[in-house]
Amino acid sequence: MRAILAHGPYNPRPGAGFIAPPSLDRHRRFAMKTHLQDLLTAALDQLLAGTEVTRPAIGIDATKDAKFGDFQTNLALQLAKPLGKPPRAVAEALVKALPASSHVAKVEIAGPGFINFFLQQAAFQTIVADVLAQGDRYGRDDSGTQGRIMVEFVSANPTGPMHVGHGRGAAYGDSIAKLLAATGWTVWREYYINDAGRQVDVLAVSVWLRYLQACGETLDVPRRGYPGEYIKKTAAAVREAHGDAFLRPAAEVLAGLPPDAVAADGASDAEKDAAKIQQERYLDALIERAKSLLGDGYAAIQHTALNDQLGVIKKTLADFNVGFDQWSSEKALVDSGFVQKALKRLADKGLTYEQDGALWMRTEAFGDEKDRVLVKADGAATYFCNDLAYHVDKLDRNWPVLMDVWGADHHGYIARVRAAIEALTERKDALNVQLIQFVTLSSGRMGKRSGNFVTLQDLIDEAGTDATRFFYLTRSHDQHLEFDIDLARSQSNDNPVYYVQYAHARICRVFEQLAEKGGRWNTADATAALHRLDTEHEKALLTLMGRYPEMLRKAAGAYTPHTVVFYLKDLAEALHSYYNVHRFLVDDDVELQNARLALVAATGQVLRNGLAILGVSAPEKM
RNA sequence: GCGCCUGUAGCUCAGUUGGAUAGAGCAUCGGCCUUCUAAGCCGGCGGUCGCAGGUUCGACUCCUGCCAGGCGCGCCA
Repeated sequence: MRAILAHGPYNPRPGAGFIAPPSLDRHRRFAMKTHLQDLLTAALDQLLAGTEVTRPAIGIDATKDAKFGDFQTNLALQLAKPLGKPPRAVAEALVKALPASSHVAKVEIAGPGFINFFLQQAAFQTIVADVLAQGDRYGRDDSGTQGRIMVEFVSANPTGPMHVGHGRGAAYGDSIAKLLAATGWTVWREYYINDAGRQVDVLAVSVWLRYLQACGETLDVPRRGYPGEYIKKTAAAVREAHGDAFLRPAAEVLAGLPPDAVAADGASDAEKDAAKIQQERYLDALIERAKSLLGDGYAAIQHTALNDQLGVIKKTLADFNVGFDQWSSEKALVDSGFVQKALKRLADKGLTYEQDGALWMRTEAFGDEKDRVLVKADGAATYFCNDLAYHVDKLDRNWPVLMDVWGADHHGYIARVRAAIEALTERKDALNVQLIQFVTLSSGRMGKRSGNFVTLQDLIDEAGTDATRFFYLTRSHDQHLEFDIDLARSQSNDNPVYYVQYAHARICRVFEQLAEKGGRWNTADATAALHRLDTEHEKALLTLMGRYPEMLRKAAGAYTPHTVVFYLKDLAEALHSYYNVHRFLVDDDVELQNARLALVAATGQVLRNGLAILGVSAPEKM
């Protein structure tokens, strides 16, 4: 469940599982932007006085190209129609009405009527002082004023190790949680352990049969069971803990069971389906047999198996630098009676009914395609039923916004969960689902039941956490990702993470060199020297650093950590270019050296801050 | 069949929520290390933004239709 599967290519967008991004207005905008807005507001008031035209929202954007200045506005284009004048004429009038400002070096009208602002370099130089003063907090909003949000992610089934698809959800979830926490949200991260239901029985039986094999019994593992090698390890763990206590003769285990059918090679689809059904029946019979033969021992095997699998998952996540505030157990939720309570709440509202021996919920009344089963005719709760209760539990714990990070194959599942939440809370927008698109491997298919897949652990061990995380986060999460395993494993210099890390390492090396030469540097002197930063390369760095806070908010608002990745690549590029053209350690001009050291120190800080959002380290040496 | 999504350089992907001449990495071609790490820098080549209409000052972006591909449509999880 919740798995990010990794089959064929697939690229749907979040669609229904998408709520409006949090408002950006409550955040402090880049100060220069505010300043320009003030200027334009004054100009507009003058221009529009005596007309019927109301003042439009003033949009100011960073320019795409330095030749267009630093900021641009399309106000004149928007006002051309209501004012009945050509855009360029409006622009000229606007510029004429602009109050004077010591920060603005030049204003130009360009193209169809854009107004471009060229700022004084001094306006940018102060960014360095800001960054150095704020350090790790630069760009962050730790106020928590956006609200409380719970992010549930990974939630991989404890029936096997995580594969590369889960890795994507883990990297995304961890990063979006960090991003939200850095932009004014109070964040709680949770992993939902699906330790109830039939799949856990399948796990127990799969382990038991491997255990029997290890004890010397001759019998095959079920075709629809979990076949992976990891099951053998778990079986060994059971044997370690319990010895031969669960040994039963193969003949006794298999006596009277239906056949574990297999479809012939050229079988039709119908024949294959029939075989599949028979295999499932066989598995069910085997589960019943295990329970009756083992008694309490069955639960012991299951318990050990679950712990073993969960332990593997926890180790992988720890290695992957992913942490949770809470691991919530589905079984515990059921055992506590909370699921029953949730069902009663639904029943009290008249939202459930019985039909064909099953208990249904009226999800269709809340926008779902059809009603859904909560309790099956055999008395077992559906996955949806327990999950519904879990979501109610989250809301009850005072987390009014719930983000769920799911694999894209869960698209059709969103409507019913949202329906359930709306039915119980009358809140339509509490659930924010982010669907993570499939991961395809450059070679081979994967899946737990095939027993043949690349685990996330393998990937981390070979490519490293930094490279793996960066690779995942380089693609937009709502875009299908082709994972080039060979590239990731090769640790070649092509890996984009090195480009960014290298920029940081280079900066650190400069300060090492400074120390080796017996040079000194301090923030006060450096800040006083900032007026010496006047080259194009320096301007580029200053501009980019100034955009960092805004970029973070944009990334958080769109739930796109990859925005941070692309920003960091740009920042690293600006640093590398600068590094190749100018020297920072200039002995014969201490003031210039101070200014440049301040600039690269600030750049290093922003690189660190950004990489921290991604959960990627910023090495001092490479 | 119905619903949702995707289509951008040879490959892998961005594209600031409608802005100016559509960008980056890889690949390929050519330059740059006696100087803070060449895991780097600078430049060249490379495009009918799937196709056709529409909306407007302006469209990769919004709307409609079509083509191609994917996912979902269980008393599975």
